[in-house]
Amino acid sequence: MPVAAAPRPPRLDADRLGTLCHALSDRTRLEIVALLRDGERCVCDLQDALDAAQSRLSFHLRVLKDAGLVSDRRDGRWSYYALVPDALRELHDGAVALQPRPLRRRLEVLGECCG
Amino acid sequence: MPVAAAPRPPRLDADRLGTLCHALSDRTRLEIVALLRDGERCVCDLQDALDAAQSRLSFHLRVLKDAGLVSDRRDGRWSYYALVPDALRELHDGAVALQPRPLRRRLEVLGECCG
DNA sequence: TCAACCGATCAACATTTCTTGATGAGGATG
DNA sequence: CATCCTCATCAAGAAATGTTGATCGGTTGA
Repeated sequence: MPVAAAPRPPRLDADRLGTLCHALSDRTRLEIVALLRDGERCVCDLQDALDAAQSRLSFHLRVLKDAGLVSDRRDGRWSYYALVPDALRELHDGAVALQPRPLRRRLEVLGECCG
Repeated sequence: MPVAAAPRPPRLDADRLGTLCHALSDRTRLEIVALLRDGERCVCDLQDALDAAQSRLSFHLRVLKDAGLVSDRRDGRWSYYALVPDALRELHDGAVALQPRPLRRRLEVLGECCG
């Protein structure tokens, strides 16, 4: 069985990065992600924090979820949303891949040792 | 006069990152950026590479330019577009800032020494 | 000067995206 | 059971976005 660490993902997946960027292209969704950096939150918490109507939040959470950026978990009558670390890693890798050639090398080397 | 290196940009500018992500949320624009990683290109080169109508390309180049991601330079009848490294740096910083807390620390430390 | 070329811009249209308010499902609580 | 709470989903409308084809300005070369 393979034992070595999985290799880094391929250079640039435009479709995937496009999906991620689209999900993050909205102010409200970006704020949701920012809030979730500290850990999972239920919808009503987000509602308070963002002062947003419930159906509006639900809409944006769905976009984030469809993009794979967040996951949800039901507990009783609450839904808890949390970031999906792998997706944010993909975003970071994408950002590195988009750098102009000379810059890219430096960031890649960094990522390999401790990303 | 200040001599020390400029400090890193603030934690997270949602508006700015939203603008960048929006500009990169389209497949065509992502491909344009990918092509420009190797250096500047005139519109007709991009047109050939992407097999896209001229006005369509012009539209997307404008979005990228408005977002500050590319710059243009006229030379005779050609317009050359190029990436704006600072903007891509902003994108990278934004991607770091969006990471969940535990991951973020690691990437930040990396970026400080050699970004 | 004339014709060819490069590229920006415009109008029109189709599509997508976002917001709002209403409805309903499912779990808690009395 | 009756009620309240949390949340997803839906329909409708408004707004933003992307595509196409046409036009036009500026540049080059015959």
